[in-house]
Amino acid sequence: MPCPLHRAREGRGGRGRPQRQPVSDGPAGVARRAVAIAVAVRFNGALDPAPHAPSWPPPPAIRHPRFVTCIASSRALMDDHNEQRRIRLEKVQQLRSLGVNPYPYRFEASHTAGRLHAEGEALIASGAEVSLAGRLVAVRRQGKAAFCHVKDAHRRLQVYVRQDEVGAAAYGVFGLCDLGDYLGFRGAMMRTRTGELTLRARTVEVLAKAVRPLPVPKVEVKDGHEVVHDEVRDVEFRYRQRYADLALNDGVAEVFLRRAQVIQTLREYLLGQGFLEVETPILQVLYGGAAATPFTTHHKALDLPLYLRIATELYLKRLVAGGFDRVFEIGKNFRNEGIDRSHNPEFTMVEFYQAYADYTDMMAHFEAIWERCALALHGATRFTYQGTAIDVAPPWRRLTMKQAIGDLGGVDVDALSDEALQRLLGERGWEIAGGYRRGLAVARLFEELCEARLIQPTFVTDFPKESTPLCKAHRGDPALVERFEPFVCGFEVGNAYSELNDPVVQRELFEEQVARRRHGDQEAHPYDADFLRAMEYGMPPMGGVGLGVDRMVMLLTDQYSLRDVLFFPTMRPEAEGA
RNA sequence: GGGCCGGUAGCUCAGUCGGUAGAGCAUCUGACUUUUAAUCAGGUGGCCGAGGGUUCGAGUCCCUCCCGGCUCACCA
Repeated sequence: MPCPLHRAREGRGGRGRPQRQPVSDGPAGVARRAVAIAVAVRFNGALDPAPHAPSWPPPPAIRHPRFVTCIASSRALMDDHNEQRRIRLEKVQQLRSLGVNPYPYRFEASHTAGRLHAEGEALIASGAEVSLAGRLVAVRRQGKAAFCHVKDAHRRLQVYVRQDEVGAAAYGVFGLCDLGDYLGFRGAMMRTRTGELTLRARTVEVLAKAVRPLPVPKVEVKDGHEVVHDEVRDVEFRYRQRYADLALNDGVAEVFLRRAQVIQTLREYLLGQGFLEVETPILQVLYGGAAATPFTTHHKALDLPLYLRIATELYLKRLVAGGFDRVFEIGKNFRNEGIDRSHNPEFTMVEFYQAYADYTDMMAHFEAIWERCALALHGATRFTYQGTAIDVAPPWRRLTMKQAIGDLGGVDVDALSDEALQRLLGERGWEIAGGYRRGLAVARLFEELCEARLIQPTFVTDFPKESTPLCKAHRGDPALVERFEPFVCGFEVGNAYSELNDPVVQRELFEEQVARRRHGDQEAHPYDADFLRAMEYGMPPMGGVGLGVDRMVMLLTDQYSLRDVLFFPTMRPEAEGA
């Protein structure tokens, strides 16, 4: 079943500064000023999109004031006469005047920086020529020679460039290079006097000139470990300009590499268990599978209102009815809700469904996935999250919801009358959308009293039947359903059921949901007649799971906020450009 | 949406009691062919988030708004 949530944020971008006096007054000042002017003219002429842009009818959204602001600011970008950018644009022009293309087409790199580090000794011994492409992230110039660091795929390698080896012309070109530029080198590996593995360049070439200053932090190696100075920390900057954040902060890139590892581990596990990976519609005529407010959109040709899915559940179950006994989908869900450190409007969830299984089988899968992902990242089932030691080794603790409320909340639900329960909720200001029902009150009590206190991995089982319209009744208690939610570090990280497959009961539950909606529960489930039809043809018993991928990654990588495991968290547009 | 905190140079940050906007790094000029936060010397660079107000005078005080963070509410 459906599940978890997520969210994120960003940073603001600096804009350009007013134009200042071009160029310095050195001997070449005048000539350079002329070049600067030519550059400015060409640049503006080529890039200013405004006045002559084709005027196709803009989509309505573009008329939103915020978008107008964005367009205005992107024009400001073109008019930006920020000194550092201007100087770099001049350098682009200078390269061209030297016959150098600042944006050539390709470069053959024989090695990555990582491989050069790994094979350093052998390469030094053989004296073989190697080539490397990457981004300039540090330069120490000393007249006719320079040391620099080049980064590719988040690994740094020192490169030594000497005028007498690369030639005066190429050295001059190198002199026009700035931090952030992409360069290609050929040469042989060596070790410097201080012992650092270094590529001694025989050739240098520009692969792509950067025209905006990249705020590369300085890296000091002290007592064997790296100390980073002047690192860009502004979170708004980092979230909005993730491309820069990733290029600058290796720790950030590392988090996303780990995210990819988690998803790969997850996929391999499910494939290994015989699940088929499938894709189902994101654009849906009717949403369902979770209690949430959907995003709406519209198909023009069909003149059809559509929803972005809030869960994959209902389509995956249709596939099981179609004979695919084990299916899973890893994909984005969209929920039109608030944003905080554990919620983003779009988030990644994996759902999987297994015919002839129940929710206890799903617990085993759930534990296995978390265990394998923890092992993949940490080599152990233990890790720490924000200072707290967590161990995801199976089996996880199991608590029924009533036990949880009793043990963690100190409330004996069965001893409370409906009146007492309502009074308790009323005192705390905990309202039930769509009107009081005992089961919903119990579930609310659990959320308020227990969730945040479930630190070590725990399955909370046996929810009140009113908590969902898609789950099968508990085989031992008709007031309950066979549902569990796993909690880690106080976060709900999934949701699972013994799936309801009785079409008569399903119809009744849908009807109840419709009634609740009429009474004010905006998130009540819509009536899905097609899903019901699929069930009427016969749907095998099955267990189903929804697992929040972003939250799992966040916990396994010790990130405080979901935004830190999303490349581009949802944010308001920048008020001013960048 | 409420509360609290923040927005000053490309980056990281100072800025007292309301009195001419600062530092380090980056950038520019010069020196330097094994440096590594390279070093040395000299420069440039600010709509102090935006708009109003108070004041002789506002980065600083007041109001409104924008963007962000935390938190509460909402919400799986």
